[in-house]
Order: sequence, then structure tokens, then C-alpha cells
Amino acid sequence: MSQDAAGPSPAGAAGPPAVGWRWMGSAEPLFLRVADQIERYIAGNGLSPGNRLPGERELCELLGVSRASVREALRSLQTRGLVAVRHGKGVFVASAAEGERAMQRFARLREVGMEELFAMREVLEVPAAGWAATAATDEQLQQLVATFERLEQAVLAHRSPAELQAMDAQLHLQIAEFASNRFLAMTQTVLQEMLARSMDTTLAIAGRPARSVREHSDIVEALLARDAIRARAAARRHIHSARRAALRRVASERAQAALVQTRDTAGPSASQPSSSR
Amino acid sequence: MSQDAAGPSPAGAAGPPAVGWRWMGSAEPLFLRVADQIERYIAGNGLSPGNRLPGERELCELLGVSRASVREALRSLQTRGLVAVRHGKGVFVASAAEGERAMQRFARLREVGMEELFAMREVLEVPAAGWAATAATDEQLQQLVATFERLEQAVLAHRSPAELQAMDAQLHLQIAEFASNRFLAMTQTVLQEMLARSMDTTLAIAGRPARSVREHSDIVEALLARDAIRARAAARRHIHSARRAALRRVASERAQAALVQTRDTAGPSASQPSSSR
DNA sequence: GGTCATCTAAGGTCTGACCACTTATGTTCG
DNA sequence: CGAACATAAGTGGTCAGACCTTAGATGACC
Repeated sequence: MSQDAAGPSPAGAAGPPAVGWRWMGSAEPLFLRVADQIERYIAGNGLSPGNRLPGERELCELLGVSRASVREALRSLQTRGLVAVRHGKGVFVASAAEGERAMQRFARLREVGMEELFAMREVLEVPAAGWAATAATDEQLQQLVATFERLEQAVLAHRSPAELQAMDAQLHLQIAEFASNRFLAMTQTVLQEMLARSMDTTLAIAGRPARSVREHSDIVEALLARDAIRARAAARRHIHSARRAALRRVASERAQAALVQTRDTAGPSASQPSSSR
Repeated sequence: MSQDAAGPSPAGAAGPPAVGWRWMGSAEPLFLRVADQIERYIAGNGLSPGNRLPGERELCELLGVSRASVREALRSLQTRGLVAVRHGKGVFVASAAEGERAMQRFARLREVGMEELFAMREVLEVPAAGWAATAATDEQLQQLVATFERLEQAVLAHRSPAELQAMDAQLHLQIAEFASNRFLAMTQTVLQEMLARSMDTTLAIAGRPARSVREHSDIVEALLARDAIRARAAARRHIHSARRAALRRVASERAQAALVQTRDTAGPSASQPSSSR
């Protein structure tokens, strides 16, 4: 690349290698075109998640641009969750999980209220349960049972709300995954992340863990029975129940706050501040 | 910045141990932290969409990093739709519209089957229509009507399937937006993008555009009547109808392919190859 | 007063060097 | 021999400074 072709360079600029690109009419910044080219490269060579692609320096030569441009293009692709750049190792096609993580970072900043999240839980998780009832393999159902039992044991052992929530999230994620719809699974992942980040888990509420176990048990049983109708109903009940608990807590917190406005609540437990970032 | 700092040079190179970088334990790359700082800067100074923020060189000084790092951070923020960088003008806080546009460019490249996408359309769009029936403002409904009429005119004028699809997508996007659930709107945006990318629009099928207009008309009318039940039913009918059309096309394409396996189909009309990406 | 050359600010790109992380390969020592 | 350490090569991360292009403002000229 880089044929001499010193265009209408104004200053003499004799010293350094007088390159001159053929930009011309292209309003599109270079790094954008580079990003497109890299994307095409991935598709064209049929690279799958995890596959490594040429290093930055190699891409420079391949595309005839500077490393800075390649890096900016890579940064864009990385932010979009298409590639994963690993220091010292190289550039790789991102896995679905990495893509989801990127996507979740994408949505942040746009705050979504609790009501909206619960509404979406119903929209997504009810069909997920229904589909999983017929689409899941026996082996997957066994995994589900195992996850449920771990959750049950954790509740009996009075583990921390955070731990319980992680298991709860895993259970719902598995159901979504077993529903055999990749878009649904992806969306559920994002939803779960947002739930964890934007509100305190309802499992910190007195009595919720035990009740949650019963409700999950209903769902799992329906799935084992391959009964889609019952699974949907159980999922819906579970979400409604959690939603009511969350609303009650909000109401009581608000009432308390109104009563004792200036207090530090230096209590020994709970009360994590709502996530910043 | 940039004190001499020879650092723990690998080769003999001697030199004083000197400070080597304040990095130390932080595994986080610089440009990521810079992106965070810029994000905080926006929030901290209460900048709104359209406001200009310091130029690249100014940010360098402000944050004590090189321009390359600032630019990579900016690229990331830009991809996430938080800022808009304009050549010759400066860096600005992105508007919501610009954020959405960035989002569309997002999910591509992850393949999801047609059946899965239609299933998700039903999952998302049916509730969206129902919520929009009660949540949309009168003004929003007027916008919707305008969009619908544009689509109708375009169909009457026999515009290209691609154009029709763009309007169709806009209509559904608006409905999702007017449902007052930001998570739903976000998800619908991604879904729409994936639909456009991963399958030929059903609007290229003979007879579909006219039928699609009738179906959309049903939805819009139900919304104007603020009838959530009817809106949901109309949305469901529309999706089922589109799905059937898509399935029929797939079946007929498959049948044709089986009959005349080696032909160039140099016909004058239709028959675009299914997206190769 | 309008048009066009010029200047300035700001983003876009290139170059080349050096730093930091990973990994594989040797080398040394118990 | 085998494990711990040292070295080297490959790759992303960062810096520095130079120059180009675009957009807008300024001001001279007709």
C-alpha cells in the first residue's frame, strides 16, 4: 500500500514518507470501514466464537492502514460484543456470553424501573417455562433438578441473600436456555443482570426464600411432568408473588423513611445502597 | 505526566527502578477507565444530549493520558451510543435517537433461526400492543397513525421490499416504545435488527404488502380505540400471518431447489438470494 | 453587501517507539 | 530426573509528535 502519490499536499512536507491515501469522496471514517472489513473477514472465513483472528499488526498490513485505525475499529467491535481482545494473547471472536455481557453494559445508564423489569420477567419467563416443558431434554431437566436442590439446600442453610439470588438467577437462566430459543436466552441473561444490578433481591425479605423454594418447586415439577400449561401458570404465580413482595417492601421502606427521615440505619445487616455506576 | 521512568526494563538496560506506571494492580486497561471517567464527567456536570464536552486534546490533559487512549475510550462510548463525535466540530453527548441507532448496529452476526425470531416476536409484540393501548399518549397515537399512513402509501406506490420493511420496522418499534417499558423497547430494537439481517423480509412475497397493511390497520385501530384485548389479538394475528407466509416461502423455495438444482434463475424479477451475510 | 481566501479549532490518521502480559523454551540447581 | 527460575518471542496497551481533513469564523477584496 501507500503508493507515493503525494496529493495536493500544501506544505512542502518533504521530510517524512509522503504518503497520500485515496480517501477522496468517502465521508466514512477509516476506522469504521476497517471495522466492517474485519467483520466481513470473520463471516467470510467462517470463524466461530473462540477462534483467533490475525493480530493487530497483521491486520494493519492486511488492510493497509495504521495500527491506530485498526485498534479503534477493534475497540468498536469489542464494545459491540463481536470480538474479545485479550492482552498478551490476541483478538478472538467473542462468545455469545461475552456478547451478552457487552450488551448489558450497553443498556446501562438507561435506567429501567422495577415495575418494568417485573413486567418483562412475566413476558419472558412464562413462555420460557412453557417451551422448556416440551423442548428440554431429560438430561437438561436433571440439571434443573440439581440446580433447584442446591437452591433448596442453600435456603435451609440460611445462606446470604446474594448467594441465594445467584442460584435463583441460574435456575431461571437454565430454564430460558432449555427453551431452545437463543434470542430468549440472550434477553433473559440481560434481564437477570439488570435485575441484580438495579434492585435489591426480594430474597432478602423475611419469608421470601422459603416461599420462593415452594414456587420454584412447582415450576420444576411441572417441567418434569412436561406440562407446559402448568409450567406457565407456575412461572406466572412465582413472578407475581415476587413482585408483590417487592412492592410491599418498597411501601414499607417508604413509610419508614417518612417517619424517621434523619437516621443512619447503621444496622448490622442488609441495606446495601442501590448500585451506583 | 510521563516522568522519565525507565521502569524495570527487561533487557539489561540498567536504569533506576524508578516509578513504572501507577497501574500496579489494576487489570483494567486505561482506555476503559478513561471511558468511565468521561461517563462520570457527563453525569457529574449534568450534561444533556447535544451538549459539547471538552475536545480530545483537552481531555488528554484533564485526565493525564495520551490522545490515543482518549480516542479509544471515545470510540467505545460512541459505539455504546453515549457520545457523538463530529469531525471538525467536537464531541457531544448523544441524543436518545443516536443511542438507538447505535443499538441497532449491535446484535448482528449472532445467528438465530427464523422460527425462534417469530416466536420472540409474538412474545414481545403482543404484550407491547396491549400495553401501548393504555399507556400511549394521544400524541403518540397520532405519530403512529402517521407512520402507518406512510407505510400504506408506500405499499400503494409499490416501493421496494426493503423500503417497506424499514417502515414496517419503524411502526413496530414505535409501538414498543409507546408501551412505556424501556427494556421492552430495547429488546424490540435488537429483535427488529436481527429480523432485518437474518432473513428476507416477508414483504417481498406477492400479496404480503397489501395484507400486511390490513393487519397493521387492525392493530392501529385497536390502539386508537384504546382496546388492549383487541390490540393484542390483532398483533398476534399479524405475526402468525407473517410467519405462515415465511414458512410457505421457505417450503416452496426448497421444493424449487429440489426440482431444478442446476439453473441460474436469470429471470427478470424477484428471487433474491437468501442473505449471505 | 456578497464572495472568496485565510486562519483557527477540532477530529482523523500515520509512524515508531516502548511498556506489560502470556507463553514457550531453556537453563540451572536440588 | 524434575522442579524452579531466567530468557525470549509474540501480542495487546500506551505514549509522543507530526501531519491531514473538515467546519466555522474572520476579514480582505470586488
